[in-house]
Amino acid sequence: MTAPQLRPEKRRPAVMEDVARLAGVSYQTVSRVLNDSPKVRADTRERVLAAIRQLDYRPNSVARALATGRSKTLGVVSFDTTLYGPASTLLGIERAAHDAGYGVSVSSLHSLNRGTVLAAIQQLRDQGVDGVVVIAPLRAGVDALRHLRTDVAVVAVAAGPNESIPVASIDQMAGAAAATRHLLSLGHKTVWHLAGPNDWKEAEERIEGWRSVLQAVGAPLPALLRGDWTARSGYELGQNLLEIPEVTAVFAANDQMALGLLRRLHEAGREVPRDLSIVGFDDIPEAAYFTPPLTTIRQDFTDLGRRCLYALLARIEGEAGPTRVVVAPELVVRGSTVAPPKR
Amino acid sequence: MTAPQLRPEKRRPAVMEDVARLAGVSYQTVSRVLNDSPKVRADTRERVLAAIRQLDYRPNSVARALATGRSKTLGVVSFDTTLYGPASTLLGIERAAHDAGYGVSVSSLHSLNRGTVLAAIQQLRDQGVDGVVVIAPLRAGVDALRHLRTDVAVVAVAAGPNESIPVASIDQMAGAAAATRHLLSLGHKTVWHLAGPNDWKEAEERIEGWRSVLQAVGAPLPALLRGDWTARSGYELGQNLLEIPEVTAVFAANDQMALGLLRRLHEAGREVPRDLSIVGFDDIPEAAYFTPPLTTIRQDFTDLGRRCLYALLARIEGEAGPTRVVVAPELVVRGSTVAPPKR
DNA sequence: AGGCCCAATGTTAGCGCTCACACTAGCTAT
DNA sequence: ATAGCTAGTGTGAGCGCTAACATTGGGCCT
Repeated sequence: MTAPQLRPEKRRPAVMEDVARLAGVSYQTVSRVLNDSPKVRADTRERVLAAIRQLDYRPNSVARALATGRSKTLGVVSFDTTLYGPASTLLGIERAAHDAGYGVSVSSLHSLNRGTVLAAIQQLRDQGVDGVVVIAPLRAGVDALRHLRTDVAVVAVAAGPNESIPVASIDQMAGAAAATRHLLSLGHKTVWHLAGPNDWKEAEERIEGWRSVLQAVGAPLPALLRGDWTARSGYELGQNLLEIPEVTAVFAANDQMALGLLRRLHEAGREVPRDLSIVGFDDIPEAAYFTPPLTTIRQDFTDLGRRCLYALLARIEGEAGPTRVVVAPELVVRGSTVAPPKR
Repeated sequence: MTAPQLRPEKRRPAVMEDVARLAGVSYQTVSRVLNDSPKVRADTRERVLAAIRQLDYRPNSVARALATGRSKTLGVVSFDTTLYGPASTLLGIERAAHDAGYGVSVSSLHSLNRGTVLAAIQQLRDQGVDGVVVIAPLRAGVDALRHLRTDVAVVAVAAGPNESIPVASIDQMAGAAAATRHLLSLGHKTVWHLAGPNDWKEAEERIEGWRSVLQAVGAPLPALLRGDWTARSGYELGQNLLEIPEVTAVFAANDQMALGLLRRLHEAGREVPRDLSIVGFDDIPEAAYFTPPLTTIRQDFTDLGRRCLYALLARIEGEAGPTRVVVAPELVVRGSTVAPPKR
């Protein structure tokens, strides 16, 4: 009674049964072709593929997920994806996941604590993801993972070591050490540090890297100045530094704080790098265009995302996989660092 | 034979059948409770809820999606989520979606053209999403949507008008006009413009807003300087501006280009705002800490995300919903703009 | 008291796919 | 020739849920 469908794609989307009928096989054979089972004769496979093309058939991944228990989807729990670091990490993970044939569901937290992290993981799990990456730069986020008792595979990124799940991160200590060593090698007697907030794992590790280098070479260890990643805090702490005449080199825990500091110094008539050398951290795209261009530490988030994804996929497959992934950062020297002024 | 399960959550996750058995009802009744159907007696409902709690039962959304054809999941196609604008838009959409009870799958494009956009939409659709938001700031992305023939609901964001699908965006012309008017009102004779790349819709609209204001007041219309959003391009175009002594006011199409310009001017010994006033666009978090703090146009991405989501949800429900959502931006005056120098 | 209705529940049939197995040829080995 | 293989295919069942219909048992009308 119904007219023959001239444009099959306009009707109810084709299902396996339709393909099977057109190709003159059973739907199981279609399924075999789709999952490239070796047990299909070459010409049968061709016939099925032709039918698939003709009907513009696309497998229903929801049905497949229900039948197999695998959704080919990964979850990412993240926090403030407006910041350069988290945004880049998310992008890196997402790219790697797509390349591996996985879709990505994200869940951005307003605040990072045990409850929100666990709830987000649970929610993603309920949504059917095969595994979850948690971008947990705050200590609270890492702690939450300790109490994780779920059947879903989880890896953490940018978090401190954790005994129960794999962790991928960029080597913050190495980066901070490189920044500090760079300044010392230019001839500075010591290096001051604008730190990030103390509940951020990365802030603490940058402090540790900075401190360990100073201690190793026997340089005096100045009191650290505690900021909160914002340019504002760098600006305000700049005031403190201005009151200490012997400061010649500063390592800021991120580029934004370095920017705030730059501005404060400029307002006070102090010239960078002539009077003071500054190193940042992150290498945000703007850093090369600060006044002066900022020497900083570049992190390869693409690599981080990819490698953390491999760890997760291994877990999903039931293999052990790496438990600890560390990506090395890189010092980028620009115009904000020179030898200290002669006195 | 098997030991009684002391900790039910350690065993195979409970399904509706288990809950039904424990509550002494059929699984259909459990389903009714879950979908709060009114046709369940209060005490039955209580019994079911108790069983759900006791077994830590969580509905399997994949199975539900298969049965209903609805996955309560949305897709977002985006492009370079490392940029402040797209990242913020994505975050806004994601928050709004979660508040509405939807999960979000993202697909980040390497490049934006007809093929990639359509492929990404198709892929999300195959993944079972109920609707898709396309963040399509490039003209190529918008064009792709014109050829969209799919059964999935789609809205575009940050794109130009489109006859077939709803579009949400921030009113770029209004923002650019506000920036230009602000400079003129300070007494500048005219305003120069560092534009964004010409394949970006937003860049073109900002040009249009700038041009229309100049024309409306009869101010001379300077040749526009074409950049590419990067601080580098702002820096390079700064060279051109330096060669034109009569320039007193510049409207940069984004904050990064303004930053590059700031640096170039500073190198040349020109002081902002004394010699030259500058307005940016976006209000990135760093803008308040440039040297000097940047007058700019703030965009409310959270609002944008929410409203574009409502448009999408309406479409999914089969209602018409808004076809055009426009969010007004806001001028933020800081230290980079003052009256022109007396000559 | 008989019929009727409605509220509350149960039953049946899928959603579109994959898994485990059963079957049919056409071979080889004995 | 007969059993025994294997490559290729088909059949049944079921993943966990919802939608539509079927059933039950009061309460109310006349």
